[in-house]
Amino acid sequence: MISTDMRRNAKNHSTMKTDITPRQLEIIEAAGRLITEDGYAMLTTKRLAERMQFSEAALYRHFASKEAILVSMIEHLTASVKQRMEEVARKEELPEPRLRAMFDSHFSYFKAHPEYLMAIFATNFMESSPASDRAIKELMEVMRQHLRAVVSEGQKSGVFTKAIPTDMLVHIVMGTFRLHMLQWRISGRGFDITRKGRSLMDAVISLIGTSR
Amino acid sequence: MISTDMRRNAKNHSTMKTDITPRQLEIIEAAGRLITEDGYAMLTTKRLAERMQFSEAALYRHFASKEAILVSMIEHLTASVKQRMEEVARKEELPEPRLRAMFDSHFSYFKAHPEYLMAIFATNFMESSPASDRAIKELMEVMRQHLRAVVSEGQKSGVFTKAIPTDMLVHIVMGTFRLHMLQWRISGRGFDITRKGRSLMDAVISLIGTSR
DNA sequence: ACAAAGTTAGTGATTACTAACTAACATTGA
DNA sequence: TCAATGTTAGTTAGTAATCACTAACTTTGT
Repeated sequence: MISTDMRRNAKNHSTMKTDITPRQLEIIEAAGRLITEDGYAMLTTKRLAERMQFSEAALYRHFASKEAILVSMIEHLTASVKQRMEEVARKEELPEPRLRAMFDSHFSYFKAHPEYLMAIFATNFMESSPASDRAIKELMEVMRQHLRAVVSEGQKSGVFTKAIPTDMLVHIVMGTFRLHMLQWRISGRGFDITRKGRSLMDAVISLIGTSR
Repeated sequence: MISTDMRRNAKNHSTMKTDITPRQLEIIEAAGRLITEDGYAMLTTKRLAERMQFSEAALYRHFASKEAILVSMIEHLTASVKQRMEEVARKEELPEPRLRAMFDSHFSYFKAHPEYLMAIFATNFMESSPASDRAIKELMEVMRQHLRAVVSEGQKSGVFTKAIPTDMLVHIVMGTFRLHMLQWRISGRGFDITRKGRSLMDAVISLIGTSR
């Protein structure tokens, strides 16, 4: 299956394989759940197979390696980010409400799929694995690009300050978002990510805004 | 040695063991270097012993376990943060220059000791190890408290905005700092952390400032 | 004399992964 | 129509390699 099922996603210009069988998706989700529950070090093929209620060897009917599972997982998240951010861009015209909607989308997505949370704090588990390394960098870059587009537009239209370079504003917004996600994870998802997240992003937006 | 050398640090009110033999410090540094070079997964007792130019068993003359090495390492960094932040507080009276000096201190420290960089992005390797988990939380908390003190003072004296709660300002500043460190790490320390860091923190400070 | 700091040679446990086999289902061609 | 053939997705029973760690012994410095 692995060799015959390696078709490319037609709409994707790059070499990324976005296609995934339903069974592969199940495995990815189970893997993500194991990581967020017990940490990356506790993601072993044995435990993952147990979760899937099949043998370890069955894992290798669906993925070439453990690393491939992780890469596939990150790419799946990246695809979701792309899709959701494009949808938001279609629905919200103005920079400020669009920025809010972008983060709202992230909050509700991770609330529904906490198994992908760890991908945000990766860069630590990528270790000695160039493939997942690349996948994670790609994910960060995609998020950054979408953020940059809104911020830049907001600066042009005068709702965000021009006194600070676009990339720095993006950095500040992204850093705030990431720390928020980290604290949600550390707290064991012990607070409402959307409520707290909204007021936090409101604060950032008011800081970089010109109207105040 | 391990049992006889477990004296407490007199000036430390908590139960933290800050004392460390010179040889233990060497081991901690070597471990940190291995992690920042090749990732946490590549920190094995075998490789660490190789780096130290002695046998694996020799490691256990200095530490009770691999976990103890990590905990010791994080506690060492925490002690450094405390000491440096107190020194900065002594030297710089006003909130704004003190905030700048705090980050300058971090930048030059990590430039000189990149082996401790990974401790900032931990929370991923703490996994299934309650002791290092606690140590990392303590480190984050110490940094947060020192930041909070300056920001709060700045708000009182009117140089930082009162329109946003202290903790949110702290969050934004800390998030920006952490992302900066992460990008420095990802880039393979490929840029001047101080130069870029200063202009970044200048941007944040101008945003949360009232003078404009 | 003696403790601190090293050595060698192992331990059992766990790791990701593989070989060989099979039941169920799908496709094909006379 | 239906047997031949192939594919998919599972199984059991391993593999070599690596992991953190230990027991017993030796060297070294004061």
